[in-house]
Amino acid sequence: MLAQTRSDPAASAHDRVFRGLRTRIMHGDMLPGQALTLRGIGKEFGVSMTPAREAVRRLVAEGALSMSASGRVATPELSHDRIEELAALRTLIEVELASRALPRAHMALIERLQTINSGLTEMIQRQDPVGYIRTNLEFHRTLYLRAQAPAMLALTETVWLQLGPTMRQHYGRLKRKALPPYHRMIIAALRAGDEPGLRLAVRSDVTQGLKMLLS
Amino acid sequence: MLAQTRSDPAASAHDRVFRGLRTRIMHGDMLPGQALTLRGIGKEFGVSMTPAREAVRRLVAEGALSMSASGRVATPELSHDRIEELAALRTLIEVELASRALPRAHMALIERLQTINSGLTEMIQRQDPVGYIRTNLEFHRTLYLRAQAPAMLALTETVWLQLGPTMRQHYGRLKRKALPPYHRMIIAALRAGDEPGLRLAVRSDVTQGLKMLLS
DNA sequence: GCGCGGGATTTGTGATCACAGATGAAACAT
DNA sequence: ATGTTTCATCTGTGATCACAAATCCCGCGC
Repeated sequence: MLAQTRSDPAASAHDRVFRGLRTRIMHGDMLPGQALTLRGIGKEFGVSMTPAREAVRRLVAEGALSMSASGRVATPELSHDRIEELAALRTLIEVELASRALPRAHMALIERLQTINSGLTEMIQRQDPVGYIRTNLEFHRTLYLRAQAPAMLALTETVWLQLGPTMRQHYGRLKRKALPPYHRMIIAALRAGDEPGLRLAVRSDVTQGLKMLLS
Repeated sequence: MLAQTRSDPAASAHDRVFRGLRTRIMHGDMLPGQALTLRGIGKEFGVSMTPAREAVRRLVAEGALSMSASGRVATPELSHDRIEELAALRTLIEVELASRALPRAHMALIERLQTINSGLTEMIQRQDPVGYIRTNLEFHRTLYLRAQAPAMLALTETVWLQLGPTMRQHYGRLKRKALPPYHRMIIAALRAGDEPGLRLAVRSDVTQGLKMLLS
């Protein structure tokens, strides 16, 4: 077993490959335009072409990978318009998810969010873009899980997935010094039970990330 | 070629299968819980198991089909909560799409919508649930295409897809007599350039459909 | 009549293979 | 030196096969 990414070893081959690639793409392990081959993926995960192909198909279906007319597979290079649209979708759905999570947010959740947020500071100090993206998504996912809306969360993750390589490209090159301010604002709004404030904070957080991507 | 559904014959085998199944599911050709087998699909489309499996994987990834632990595939049976969540997603995204389409909606579009809408009346008279669902989706898609937001439209279609079998089940049994009123309201709001009215009309249209599904 | 084994059959999984088209690099001509 | 052609190689596609697990069905026992 060449690349067993500490996940369920009982899972089927194509599922291991799928999850492995998906995590890598969403967390920004790959740059936009990076090419992949079925045989290469198969060798990396110790499987044949068949499960590699199935995993790639699923990822293409989710927009995590793009496929040329000849069947060549690569991480997508997004246009400006597409980035804006995906950010608008993030705003739309994530504001709703946060709003639904608010009445269910108790102290333990808020403390967990603060812990994750301090982990984010560490990633900035380490200048670790992949760790930063992963921890940032963990912050959002932890909050949204409380919304008890699996279909919405799944759709949001689809959008994150599509933005993964692009986010990596931009977070990789600019040297961040400070934590984005809106996470604190989200936590404060949760603590205060302030729904309009929470909606605004989430919207601002996503928008600020978008501006960074378009700069 | 056993089932060439008048689509691009140059497309690859798995794509033909994928599109064929996807259309059938979205338009309500199948009831919830209906089982499928890879060999059966392959025979129906005149291909081997390999492209059938790839098509199924894509559809499972989109939530159009559900897969048991043993790999068995069937159309999903949605819980009440899931239906409500999907309807909320429809509202969120479709209101946004309609709003974005509004400034671009000219007379030709409005006339096309009216033509589609009268086709809908015909489907009701014929008591043709599949035709009704297909035409209804065509109405919405025609409007949303104007929004120039492909990622949003794609996500909306994913939601339609998940609701397809459930919609069929309910539209199949209750005998509709009249056209739902909100399509006319959508057209009127488009004509008047009334954005708040359009948002309300789309929201009402989706909500009314939801109530029908939960009754 | 009803529940329960047990074997035949169905079904999904993943590896392998032949094939066609795309890709890329080297050799040639200008 | 540059552009073009040609050929070896790479890559995705789809069919087939062996295998294991799940499912189904028939008959037995109660």
